[in-house]
Amino acid sequence: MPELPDVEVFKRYLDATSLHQRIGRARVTSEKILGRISRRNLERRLRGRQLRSSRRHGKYLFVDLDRGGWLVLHFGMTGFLRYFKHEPNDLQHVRMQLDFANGYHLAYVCQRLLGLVDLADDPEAFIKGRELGIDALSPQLDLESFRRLLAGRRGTIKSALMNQHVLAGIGNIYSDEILFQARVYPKASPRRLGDRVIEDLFKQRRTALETAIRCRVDPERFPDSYLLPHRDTDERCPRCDANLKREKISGRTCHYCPRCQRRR
DNA sequence: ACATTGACCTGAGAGC
DNA sequence: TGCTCTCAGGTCAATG
Repeated sequence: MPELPDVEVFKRYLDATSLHQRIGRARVTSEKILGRISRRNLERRLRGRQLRSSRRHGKYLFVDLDRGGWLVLHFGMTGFLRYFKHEPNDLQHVRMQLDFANGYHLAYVCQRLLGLVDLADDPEAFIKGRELGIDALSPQLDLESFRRLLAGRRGTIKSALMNQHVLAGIGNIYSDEILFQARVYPKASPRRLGDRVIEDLFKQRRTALETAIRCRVDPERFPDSYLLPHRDTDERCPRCDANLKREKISGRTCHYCPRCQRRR
């Protein structure tokens, strides 16, 4: 689930539900998701605090704690947040929970334990430490820098788009979507793409990510012209009706239209 | 230095 | 029913 658009939706959810309330208690229920910090330390550092604001960079969410420090959340393949008063019966795999003074709770849920919960002094330093690239929706990212980022890359355009050191936030689903919208063959070499194609990719990156956010990443709300609602259902291209192709590229299952996205 | 592969986890679904 | 196998939108360390 959690690529940039998903994490942006989580951010808005957290902002709408969980800011400016005192945390009565924090509970870590699986240590496997923790980064450098210990369970005891994290629970102690969260108790009595409030969440002031949040920031997203790529697939990471940073939450500002009053009296210092940032809670770092990454959602792996299966993570999400849930805010509730009474825990739903069907809610499994809660790995951390904040109990607010108002009687509500915020759960960090992560079935496959590939996510991360940590504490950082400063998001900028954290981003630097992980060597993350510029956020894929950053207003600072202009066409020229996008071109430069792709310029010297070997390998496929798909893996360049998914590389978090190049651009932060795009994963398997949205790299497929961007390539589909721009009609680019996923195994094309970034070095051989023409200026017009790079420009298309640059534009579609923004449009596709923003569209996904606007649709709250709900496949039912996506425009029918998008790949996402078709990739795991009818597997037909919404543009030309060809059967979509599935192929492992750089270790991930890629979906694309063999007719619209031809090798050039 | 860069790109690709396998390991890390758990659970759902397919096939037998 | 129950077993085994494969696969899943993440990253990182090890390998080529």
